[in-house]
Amino acid sequence: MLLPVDKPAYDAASAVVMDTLRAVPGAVVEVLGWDEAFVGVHGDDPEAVAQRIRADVLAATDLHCSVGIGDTKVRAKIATEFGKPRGTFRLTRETWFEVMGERPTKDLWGVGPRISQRLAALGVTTVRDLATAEDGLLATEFGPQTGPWLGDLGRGESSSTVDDTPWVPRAHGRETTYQQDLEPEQVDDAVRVLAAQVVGDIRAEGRACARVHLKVRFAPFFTVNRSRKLPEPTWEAAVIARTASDLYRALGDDRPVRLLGVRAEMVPPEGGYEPPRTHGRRGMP
DNA sequence: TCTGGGGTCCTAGGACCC
DNA sequence: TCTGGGGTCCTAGGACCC
Repeated sequence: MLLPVDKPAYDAASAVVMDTLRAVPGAVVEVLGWDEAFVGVHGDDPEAVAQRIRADVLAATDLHCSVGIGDTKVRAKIATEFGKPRGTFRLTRETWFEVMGERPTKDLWGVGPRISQRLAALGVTTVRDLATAEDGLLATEFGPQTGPWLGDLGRGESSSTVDDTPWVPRAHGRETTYQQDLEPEQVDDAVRVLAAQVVGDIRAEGRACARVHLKVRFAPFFTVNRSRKLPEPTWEAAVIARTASDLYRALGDDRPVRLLGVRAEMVPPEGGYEPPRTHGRRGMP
């Protein structure tokens, strides 16, 4: 049983937390999600700053948090895990291998089950193995960007620059898992519902839809994604719905549908997006 | 593991053009 | 006519995170 999420309440609580962080003297705040942020601070007593942050957040919201201190964003992020619950942990170049060296690569931020499995196939199972693996080997297996980035991850190396430029969303989507599988004839209607929700989201954003993505999970639990760039950007739910329906029909698969998703990739903002300063997922150095 | 929802980014292949 | 290389766009798919 899952409970519905009260998004407005979470948004409000998150805003209070972030404002509390921004009130820390000299702090630069890079928001990572509802409940997580990098706080960039210069100074010689990071533990004191961490203490203050936890006290201020508790006072403002009644919420406890943990703080990771690090000399890179990767180390700070991972340190947070060791700080939980309700504590502080410091992880630096000096202590990295002592703390992380013998741990599985899966414990790294950005290494999931799949990559850790592929690494294991190369004989790389621990963080130390990854740190000392040859770039060439990693690049061959994971590509010229991802390979070397993984090596850096193994060493805890990453940028330490905290960037408070507000995040500009790329897309908004809605998806639903149906309590009862849909028959093909029901898909058009369902897609219209999702398209209408998506248009509400992009209207709030003030940017039109340039590309439509359709996600279909069939009852046997396999999923396909299809997308199509529109001839011209649109605000019309009907255009988005029709495009999604076309993509569905083009699959030529009439098995029952468990999930449908419609996503609108938006026109880039005036001046385009920030030049990528990260590799990998959002917020990842 | 038994699977909800909202996101991002990377890689690779084919089409197309110069 | 044939061949080759490089760049860009589009799309599919994979992987990861909160």
